[in-house]
Amino acid sequence: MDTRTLCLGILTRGPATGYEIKKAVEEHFGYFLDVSHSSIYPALADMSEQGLVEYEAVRQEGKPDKKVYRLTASGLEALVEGLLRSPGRHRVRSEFVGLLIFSQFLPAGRVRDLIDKRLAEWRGLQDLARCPPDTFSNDNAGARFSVGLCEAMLTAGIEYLERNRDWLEAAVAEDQAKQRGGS
Amino acid sequence: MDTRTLCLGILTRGPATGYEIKKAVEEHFGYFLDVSHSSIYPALADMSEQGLVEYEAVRQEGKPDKKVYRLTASGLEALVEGLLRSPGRHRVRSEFVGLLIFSQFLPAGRVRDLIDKRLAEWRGLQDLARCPPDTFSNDNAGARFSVGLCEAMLTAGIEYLERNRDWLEAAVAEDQAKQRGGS
DNA sequence: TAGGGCATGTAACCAGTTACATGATTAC
DNA sequence: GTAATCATGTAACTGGTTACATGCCCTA
Repeated sequence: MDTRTLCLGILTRGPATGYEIKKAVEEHFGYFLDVSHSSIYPALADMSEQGLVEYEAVRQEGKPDKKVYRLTASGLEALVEGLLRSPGRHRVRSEFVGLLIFSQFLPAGRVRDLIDKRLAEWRGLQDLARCPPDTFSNDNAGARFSVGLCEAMLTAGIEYLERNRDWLEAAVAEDQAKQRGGS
Repeated sequence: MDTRTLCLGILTRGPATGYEIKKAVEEHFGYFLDVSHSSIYPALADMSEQGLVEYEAVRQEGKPDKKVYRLTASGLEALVEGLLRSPGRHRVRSEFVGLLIFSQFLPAGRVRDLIDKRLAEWRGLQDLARCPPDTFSNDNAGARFSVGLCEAMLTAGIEYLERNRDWLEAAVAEDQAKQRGGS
């Protein structure tokens, strides 16, 4: 889902700054979606020129002006168009798994570290999913459904890692011992 | 995981053509990794020039020469370097979930289609994971572990979709009825 | 006869990532 | 002191995606 459509979608909740849009996406759907701040600001600026969003600049001390964006009628149209264009793909790209597959070429202990890090990240995301903090999920069935999907898949992943890491780490250690002994 | 490292990794199994490398990745780890043929061929050509891989051209009738690539010693080093460089991230980017979140703006029936398509794709991937066809998984603990992780997460996702799609579709239909009625 | 599998390549484009740039405030 | 939060922006890079290009053989 491209940055523009995602921004427009988030703005259907109500006015928000670029910063807030990014936070909203991270907090609610961080496992599935992502917007980096360096793509969000240009996207909002472009869409503002095109009349898809409007903003009100709010003075702040010591900080840049805060630009509170709001969806326009043509912005809503653009959102619908953007959604229609999207084929609805779902892709996982995992260096984590890539590394595991070739774990025999990794230094000792790396597998443990990788799994620890992955568990920590996934548990964090799981916690976010478990306490839906605000209005967004309350009145939005799609958002609730998505958060549930996130939790289900994360839980399965976490449990799998917890239950199976021991034999993996043992097997890798054994392989590496063999390689050292055999060479 | 970048194309080059992935190719080198697959070649540790034994010689293969670009076409076979792509297939191997798709069949075993398609849920987690991806290589498009238009990035694999240039990558192999580059690495061949750099001495990371060697190939033997095999004549074929009616088809382009088949180039059977083999890992060299420096290719193995490059693989290890590549693996060390990788931070082991795991990212999901899902237009599917993006669309569900904003399902209220989707035409009627689109949610059902999206979920059907997603289920079909995930079930296909699940089947692949369930019958590990060849040697790669047999002697490679990391590969077996990864395939198991894939199956666990896919199963959770599939079950969630099956169990919860009804209330989502009902809620979306209701929302849309309200919008039509209220406008 | 249409589609899929085999088999390799090139070229343009573009979206997202990384890094650069600033700066006050608050909490540990 | 140092990191995090708030808050916005620019610019270069670069890797992957899409589309173009070819062509035989087999199956439904």
